[in-house]
Amino acid sequence: MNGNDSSTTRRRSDATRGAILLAARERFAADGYERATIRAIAKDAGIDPSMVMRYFGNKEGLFASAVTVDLKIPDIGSLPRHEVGRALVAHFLAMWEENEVLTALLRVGATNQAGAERMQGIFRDQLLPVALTVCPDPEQSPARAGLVATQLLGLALTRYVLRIPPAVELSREEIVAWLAPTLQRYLTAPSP
Amino acid sequence: MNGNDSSTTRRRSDATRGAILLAARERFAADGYERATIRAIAKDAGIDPSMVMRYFGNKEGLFASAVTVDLKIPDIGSLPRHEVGRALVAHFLAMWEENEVLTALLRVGATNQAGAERMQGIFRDQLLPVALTVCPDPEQSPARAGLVATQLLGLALTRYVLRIPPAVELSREEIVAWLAPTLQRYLTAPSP
DNA sequence: TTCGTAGGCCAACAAGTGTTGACTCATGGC
DNA sequence: GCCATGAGTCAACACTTGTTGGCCTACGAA
Repeated sequence: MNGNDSSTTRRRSDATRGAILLAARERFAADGYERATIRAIAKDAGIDPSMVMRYFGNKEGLFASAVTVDLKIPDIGSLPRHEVGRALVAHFLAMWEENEVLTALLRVGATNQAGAERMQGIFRDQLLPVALTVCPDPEQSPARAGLVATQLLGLALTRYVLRIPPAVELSREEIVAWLAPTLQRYLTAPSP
Repeated sequence: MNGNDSSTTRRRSDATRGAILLAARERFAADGYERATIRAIAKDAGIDPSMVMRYFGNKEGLFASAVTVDLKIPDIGSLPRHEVGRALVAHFLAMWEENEVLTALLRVGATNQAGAERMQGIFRDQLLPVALTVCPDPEQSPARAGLVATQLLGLALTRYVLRIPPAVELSREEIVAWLAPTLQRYLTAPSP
């Protein structure tokens, strides 16, 4: 239980721990919370289901440890203001395609209360601040950030979860070209 | 087994059948496919779980019978073309708030293959035709309809499923005002 | 070499799932 | 009034789930 030297010493268990987290992310992303069983995750990781409990306490703890999201939104403040929409779509698209955690969170959030709350937290802590620095009137920032969320999450939903064919077949460039003006308007245009 | 006079004769069982379907829709909408158990649905309907099997065969059959969506999109062709975006948002918003089936389908579609396919079918059979009559170039209709779907489903997701606060607090009028130009552009503006 | 301990497996539990078949009760046409 | 038939209940099945506790094993410090 001595974790004081965790940064230098590499315990043998760290490898399995990592394998469990990796398998958990894949399963949550592919199946959602309920159908991602601990037994299936353990089998993917090549260990016994009871190991999962030893390391993460219970299934909720596993989810909490496996699904942590850092959107890594770049410093929008340094961009010319009219480029913000384009930068945001491009960044989200890249994040989403390299990182299955986002799909996992979206799938889980749709049927699981804890997942939905996690998503609300990410919105509040990571997307809202962007709107606060970009929007002309800070009072309107939450509503504008909410609008941005509807478009970005809707893209992710139709493309990566529901897989509606035309949304899947659009190229990255096309998506950026179509959505950038939408986000730009939601963030900076005067209220309609 | 004589169903030839089903339109005139009202069998006694029709009441329970209806109660089961109603309860099923509520449960699917609130919990998604896995957590909406047949036992819970039966209890809500005030009957025995085995009745559900008798009437609908199995859980899949129940879902198929309970969740059928008719978007009832009005005749868009008769509108002035620049009003299409506004009409579409307003109609979807109304449909979504009066009909829990849509939320059920969205929740289920996020974690269930059959649910996702159902949603693809609705897109293909009910939304795509609108784009085909409205878009200038029919070749581009699928992509444009897909873009419309990203925005409309994203709104539903953030507002009715994830319940991200600013998306919940927007009034219907604000949503229409903000989203109408987006849909209008996706449907009729020249490709960017 | 010894031995405490961390890492791991096995078998089982209790609860909950979809699903089935036998049984009871009412009801309406003859 | 009789009785076939539809409506409904009950108890159980086979299985899966998260979770637990006991046991074995290998390693690294003493």
